[in-house]
Amino acid sequence: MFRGGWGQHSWWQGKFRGCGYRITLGREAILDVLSKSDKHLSAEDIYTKVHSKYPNVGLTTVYRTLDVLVNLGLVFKSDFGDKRARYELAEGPKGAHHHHHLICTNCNRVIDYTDFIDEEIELLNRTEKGLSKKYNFKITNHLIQFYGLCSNCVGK
Amino acid sequence: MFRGGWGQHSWWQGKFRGCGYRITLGREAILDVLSKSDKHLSAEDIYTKVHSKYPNVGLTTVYRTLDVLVNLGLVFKSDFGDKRARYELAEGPKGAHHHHHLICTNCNRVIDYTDFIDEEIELLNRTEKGLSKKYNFKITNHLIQFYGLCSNCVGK
DNA sequence: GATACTATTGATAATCATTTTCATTAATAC
DNA sequence: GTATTAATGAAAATGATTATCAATAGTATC
Repeated sequence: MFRGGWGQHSWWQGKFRGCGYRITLGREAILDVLSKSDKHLSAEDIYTKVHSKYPNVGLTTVYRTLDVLVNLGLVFKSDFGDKRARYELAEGPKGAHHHHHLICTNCNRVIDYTDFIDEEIELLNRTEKGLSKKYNFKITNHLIQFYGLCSNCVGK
Repeated sequence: MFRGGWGQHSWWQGKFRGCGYRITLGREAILDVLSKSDKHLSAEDIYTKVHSKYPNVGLTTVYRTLDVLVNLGLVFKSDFGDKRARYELAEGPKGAHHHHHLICTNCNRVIDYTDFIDEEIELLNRTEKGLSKKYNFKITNHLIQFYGLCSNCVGK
């Protein structure tokens, strides 16, 4: 079978195979779209991009693959207040670049910020440790979002 | 018109009237349910409780009222990963008691915690200030959630 | 209290992202 | 190559939330 231009051993394939998942054309295409975008894509966004190049990859497969990717921890799924879920790569070939979100409640614009992250992460780690112990919770992830009005909407 | 047992001038009515909203039986009943629960109720939960006492209050009204309450800032709307939105009073007669959430990704159990809150809030305030300036954003709200496995699910 | 004005309401239908179903196809181990 | 079984697409189903619209009920004014 023809393999696009991704090379036989992309960074994610190890983790993928290790968990018993098969490598398929559709999955490669979906991961390719995700890794080439720095936006927060909806399932439909991804479907449109993938489908234009590989018309035999359906929307269902996009949803299913995203689900697998989220479970593997390769992709983050977020909710920004419009109805659709948004997906973004958790870690790329270059490793994770962690960020948090700033969301406009009027126009739904989303800004990624990495400022202040270090301080935040440090506090989060401490908090996580405390919460884990007190509530006997195994914490695997966190979410921090700020809501408000962006520069375009604040004057309205 | 008969007014349940709520008294003519509940704590929220001022804010409500001030914004030009009318006081209706349905709205009183919905606010009563919210203020008597410390859980994270779905629209359907609230509908069930209200409807059992006032059968002529419909689900549509519950959604509409919750929408108003969220816009007024009287109620917080959150998403814990199951499909339905959850609602909880932002401030009660006794004033706000701010908390954050700890969510089990397996069984969707939600724990409110208030520990560590002070430290978190302080950092958040600093971060908010910095972000506001840098991105010219008027921040009105924030969300912090930790995800993981609760004590029941961690062994599974 | 009666009247006029308009917000609010309930029942129903519509919306729309996401899931299920199920027969077919294709990746992998041998 | 063959067998095994995961993965797939098309279409239908799901289910929370919204829109529609005629009927009802708060509120201000007299």
